Amino acid sequence: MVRTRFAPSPTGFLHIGGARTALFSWAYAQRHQGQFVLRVEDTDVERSTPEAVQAILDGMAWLGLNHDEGPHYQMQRMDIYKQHIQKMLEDGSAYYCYSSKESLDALRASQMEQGIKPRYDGHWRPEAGKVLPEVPQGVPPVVRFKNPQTGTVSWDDLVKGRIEIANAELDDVIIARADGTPTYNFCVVIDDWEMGITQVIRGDDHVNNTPRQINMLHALGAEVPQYAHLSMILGSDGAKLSKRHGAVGVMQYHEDGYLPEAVLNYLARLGWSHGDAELFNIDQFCEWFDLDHITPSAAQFSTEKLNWYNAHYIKEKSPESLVGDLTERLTKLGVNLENTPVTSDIIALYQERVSTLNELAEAIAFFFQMPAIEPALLEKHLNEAAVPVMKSLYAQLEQHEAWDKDSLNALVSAFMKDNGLKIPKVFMPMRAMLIGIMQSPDLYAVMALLGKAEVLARMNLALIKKH
RNA sequence: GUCCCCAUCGUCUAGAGGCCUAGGACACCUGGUUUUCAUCCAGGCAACAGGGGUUCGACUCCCCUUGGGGACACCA
Repeated sequence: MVRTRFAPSPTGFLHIGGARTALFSWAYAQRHQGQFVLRVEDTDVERSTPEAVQAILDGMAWLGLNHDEGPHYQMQRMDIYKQHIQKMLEDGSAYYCYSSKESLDALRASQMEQGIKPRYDGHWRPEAGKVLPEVPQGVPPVVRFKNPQTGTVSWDDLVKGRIEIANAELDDVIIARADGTPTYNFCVVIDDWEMGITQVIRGDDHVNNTPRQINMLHALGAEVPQYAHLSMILGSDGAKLSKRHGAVGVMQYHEDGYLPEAVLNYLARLGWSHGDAELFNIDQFCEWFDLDHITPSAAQFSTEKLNWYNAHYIKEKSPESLVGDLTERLTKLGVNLENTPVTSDIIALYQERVSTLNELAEAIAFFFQMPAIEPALLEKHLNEAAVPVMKSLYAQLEQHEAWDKDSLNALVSAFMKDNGLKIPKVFMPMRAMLIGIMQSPDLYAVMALLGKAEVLARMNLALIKKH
């Protein structure tokens, strides 16, 4: 049974890289009829917050990445870790180290200065025939894993291929702090083992932790899972994404008017491919997904392409299904919808013209409230020549009973013909008066949806201002 | 500094020795459709980092160089 997991640490929101890791992990489980486990790695008490846990849960729920098991919280599994540490202490695969943090820092600094890789010097590491220093009084020790010193650790990474690292490169990692709490590298090992994880799909930044983890698994007599290390996502400028540089939570995409299906499709194509396929839904993705077609190199995030996906999925939506969302967004924009509700007809008129739902909300706002019209714009299009024409058209519209697109078309067309007017002479001033923007969908449809009273009122307002 | 990883159009990528005069997508440009804009349609621009090998043949395999990234915490 395939079991994958997503193991975020709740120190911030679920960012785009984390979301992709979760997506791939989740999809792998789906593809193989396996299970997807969610595990919250909250052992860093200083930085973990319940808000962050919630943000991660929200983000995953929004994307529809549902877990089959969990969330497990590492802080609630302390007893398990401590038992294992005790056992390792007893069988000699771990030992107490009394070196102070200060002396360790000093050691690291001097090693860096000498140009060698900083690592623990094995001061307290027990060895056959070695006499350990005298245990200092009142110093609570940390526990270190006794890593093998010779040979190499290797594994066949599912995305990067074979990776080998010499044990000589590894030092004895701390698995329990002085206060007795276990550290990340140890918890991961125990959890992946005890939770029966078969494929560990995680970020690139863990490649260097993998050999230590494999060594610990061996010491524990546990089976080693398969590993797949995903390369990271870079900002659109090629630089690393960080809090102060472009990294935002996935929920921010919701805020900004992106559809989860667009984010999902985009993320799926970032570093993974299925021939020339660009547009596919989540079910299709789960059917196709495999680890063989993941690019081992880092990928740059592109808002342009995300926008393209989003525009596509917005077009695909039924207008009805967008009514609720747009109502919320318009309300947030401060648009009063009490008198005129958002309708699917209005949405339909604009949904293929935007790339985000926020743009859609902004675009249709003029249906519900009088837009602010640039005086200069009105001046330009409702000029000396246009005023009498519009007054005359106003009179005709006032008499017009039917107020649908086709009859308006018939009326205005006849009006233009009778007066020998070219289309722009009528349309441009109308746009200026009604919406204050010179580009719009079919003007007759706009007029029909605006309603007779509103059209006349706006024309009137503009014409009065004129004189 | 040490170790690990990576390297095809501006960007995301296809490519598992001959199918490659290197394909698709985004962006960009041109044309068409359109009352305007957008959509849509048609077309175009644009890449195998460099140098050595291996081979009849290399984008594909090996080595080096260069460039980029990551890891080196009592963080995860």
